[in-house]
Amino acid sequence: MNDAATGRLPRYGNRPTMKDVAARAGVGLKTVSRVVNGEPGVTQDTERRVQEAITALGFRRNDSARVLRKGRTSSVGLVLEDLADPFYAPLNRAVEEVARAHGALLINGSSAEDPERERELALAFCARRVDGLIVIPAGHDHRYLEPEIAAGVATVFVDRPAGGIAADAVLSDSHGGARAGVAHLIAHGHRRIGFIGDRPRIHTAGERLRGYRTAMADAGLPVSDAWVSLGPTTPERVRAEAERMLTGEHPVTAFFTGNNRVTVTILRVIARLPHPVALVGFDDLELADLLSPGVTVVAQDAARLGRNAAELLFHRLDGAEEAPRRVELPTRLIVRGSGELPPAER
Amino acid sequence: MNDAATGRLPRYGNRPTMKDVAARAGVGLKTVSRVVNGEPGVTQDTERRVQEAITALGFRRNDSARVLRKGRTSSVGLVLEDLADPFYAPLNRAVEEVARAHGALLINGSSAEDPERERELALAFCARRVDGLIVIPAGHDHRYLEPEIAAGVATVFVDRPAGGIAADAVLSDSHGGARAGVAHLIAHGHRRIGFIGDRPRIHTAGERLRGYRTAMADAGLPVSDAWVSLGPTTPERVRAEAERMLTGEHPVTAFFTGNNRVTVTILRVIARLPHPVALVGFDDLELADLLSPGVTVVAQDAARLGRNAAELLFHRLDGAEEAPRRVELPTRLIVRGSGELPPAER
DNA sequence: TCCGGGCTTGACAACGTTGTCCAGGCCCTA
DNA sequence: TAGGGCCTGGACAACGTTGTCAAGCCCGGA
Repeated sequence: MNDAATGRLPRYGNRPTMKDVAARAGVGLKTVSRVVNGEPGVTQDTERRVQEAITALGFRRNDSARVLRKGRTSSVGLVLEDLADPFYAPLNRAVEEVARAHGALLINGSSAEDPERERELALAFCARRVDGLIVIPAGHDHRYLEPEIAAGVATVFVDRPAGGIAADAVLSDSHGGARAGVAHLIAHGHRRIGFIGDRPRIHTAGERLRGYRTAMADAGLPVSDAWVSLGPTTPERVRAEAERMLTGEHPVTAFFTGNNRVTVTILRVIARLPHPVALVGFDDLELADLLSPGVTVVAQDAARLGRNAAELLFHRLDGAEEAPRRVELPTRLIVRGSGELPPAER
Repeated sequence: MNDAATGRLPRYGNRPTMKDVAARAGVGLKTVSRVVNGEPGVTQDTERRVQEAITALGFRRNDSARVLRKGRTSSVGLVLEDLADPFYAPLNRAVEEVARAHGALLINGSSAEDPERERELALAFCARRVDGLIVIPAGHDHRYLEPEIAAGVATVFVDRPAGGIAADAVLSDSHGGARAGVAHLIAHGHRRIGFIGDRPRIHTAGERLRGYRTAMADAGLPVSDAWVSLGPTTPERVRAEAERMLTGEHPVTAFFTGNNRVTVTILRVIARLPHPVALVGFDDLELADLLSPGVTVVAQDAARLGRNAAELLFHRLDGAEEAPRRVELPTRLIVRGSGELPPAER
């Protein structure tokens, strides 16, 4: 009927605009804008008429137009590795809560550990003109973000540092955490410890391996190449590597696993063995305390990572111009038993 | 320098526009637009000059302006309960993948089970002019979406149906799943079975309770009010209710839990008891197979829920105008042992 | 040589909103 | 009663992009 009256085509998705509301309420365009935005300078009576027109037409402000005019979107983008990974989910949620507290909307997406996809996502967010960007890097070269950062897009990296540019980063102490976890195994008598981690190009994977080597060196223990394996965290690969390390001339008596996905797979491998094998894993797991023995882990506080990163981001958005900051959060060794199994005699 | 040249104020966040690119490349505005969008009708030489200007200025198209002009945003919104809930995470991810396959960006947000927040989020997405909306309802009244739907925002509800409006919905068979799970307990000799679920205003909580009652009635078993508890899924409440049901004159010998969070808490309660208590839970858990006994669950395929909902959404966006559809996906009883414990004699 | 057609290019309006600025009406005071 | 100030309301431009349309160019054929 509105369309018939105006003679416009009933284009699908055609929505009433402030102009339509103004016409119906018999007021000017700017008055509608004032009412919609709760600005002062409108009498109660006028406001009521406008509100009625808004309800009658089902008007909703078009934020694209608003953004275009105002220049700020009140939104931030988050590029992470996998929305569904139980480690990143709390991080995501924490970022969301901080954004909400600052009146900003969060847009997020999964890079699936693919640098090209990370880039696409980050740039798509920039095209939407997010005010800020939080990135869990999949790639090592972030120079593609330079024009964006120069143009004023605040950017914070989490979990892994940026490559090729100076930027804020909020990280966990992967090296120290892994070192403590491996030291725990050594303290319980283990001498041949296997390390299974993520692909070597992932920063945290390298740092955790470095922590493993440091702990072994601290104890004066040799490390055989056969005990170290970095690569994709697919169950198939992890299982095969574990089984390889458990056989042969110098089988390992304990595992240190580089992240939650590896830990889960190793738990399944261990469960089927006739003899117990010790394990300490990086990242906590939901039911780790209920297994027997409980799984000893090096826990990161994912929510805190996200919260810190988001707060740093909004700090920057508030105008802080200091040099890029690098925050490193401590990890926590949670001892539950699986690291205390004595090495089986062989 | 650009600012000095144009005399404009160096507003923070000022970005080059197509106009700037055009000026630098010595071409018209529309030609830049053509290059940026890969439209035909530009000579190689011109294209090269434009590309150079784009790179030199660090230009990136402003999608807000584009959306304003084109009317479609190529984005969809997803309102869910909690980004960090392990049940919803795969659903989220599945929606993301389908959206990506259709060239759309996903915006999501957590309602935290608060109807008001659900409404705020959904309407914020609409203000951003998402093409479509996928909602996991927190509230029961979705009439607030009527103007949006009338204006052409395709809308699909997942996990729980809409209230007050006719709309597409993709659900799990909560009633049938709970019935099968409880029947499994009954088949193993249990007669006094406790049901602990989520708040009664949540649709799935009610359906699962109904399934419990159906299974009990099928077997001709009475249900005491003391064995049924719906409410918040906080560990404190769940623990208290469980302990109450385990004591008194007619203690339960098994639990059926209404969702993954309740199951986790009950597992912790059970683990400390001197005698075994049987359990079947709704929703699968990551390490359920590694506990002893393994946790028997009624599993939903969360990823499939999300995938189906998203595909239905894009089907609508492609112009399908049929009557609202209600899809109900089957659940699967995964028997792992915890449901087969015989009732302790008392 | 002239004309028609195809190709490349650019001028201009429009998308829906908000900021600026001005006009008109009211009330208050001298 | 006139003048001044305040309050309300509206006209208009601008944000950065894309669709429309027409102009200019070059080429081949008559």
